[in-house]
Amino acid sequence: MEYEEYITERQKRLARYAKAMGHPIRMYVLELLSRQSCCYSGDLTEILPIAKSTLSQHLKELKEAGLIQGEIQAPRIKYCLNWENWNEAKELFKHFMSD
Amino acid sequence: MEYEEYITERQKRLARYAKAMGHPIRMYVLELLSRQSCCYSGDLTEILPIAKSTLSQHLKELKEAGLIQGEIQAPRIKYCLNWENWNEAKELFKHFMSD
DNA sequence: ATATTTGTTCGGTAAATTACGAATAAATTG
DNA sequence: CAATTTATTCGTAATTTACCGAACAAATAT
Repeated sequence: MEYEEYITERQKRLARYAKAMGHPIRMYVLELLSRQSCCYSGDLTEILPIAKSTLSQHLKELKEAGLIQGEIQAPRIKYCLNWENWNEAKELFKHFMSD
Repeated sequence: MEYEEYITERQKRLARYAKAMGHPIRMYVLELLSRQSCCYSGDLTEILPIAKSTLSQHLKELKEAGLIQGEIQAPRIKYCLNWENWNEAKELFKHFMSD
């Protein structure tokens, strides 16, 4: 799965971010965080009709893609956007879709 | 997999488009098409180090997501962006990421 | 010290994705 | 009509994703 010479780093990063956004639940979470700056996963399990373990997996995906981050505020975890990467993603998408 | 009441139609559409963009090969194709308006899959198989059947599958995904369309120009097929949906996607992403 | 709260990780299953080569389809060229 | 060109579809295998409930970990509250 190495297209090193054909596909740019930009394209790979865009694909990575897009993949992370490619699920309704994850879009929901991202949109929430972009509006209200942070939330606890408990807030989400109360709203969304999925098992908490499933939500945890989705949050993990978003974390691994770099789009969100969790700050421990025991016994809970406060989730926020990772602004650095979020802004990079914004920039990449903006540029990509502005042609 | 029905989150009807929690997740907006916008979010679902965004997720659908994002999912289609979530692979380096597909990003490459989209970027190419957004630059040069159209191409033949033969052009792509010459460049990209993947089997033509694999490419065909990726093109099918993009088609099913509504992002591209193919016009038969026998014996080849000319691929272009589906501008209507492409513009919708642009609009959705722009709005989503502008918060 | 024990119970409670909050979330992650584990184990498992079903479905989707990615990839390839071979077979097929459809039109054109010789 | 046969051979060639072009791209899709089929058959198959490996990997990843999505989902759940149960078990676990970590801190707080009783």
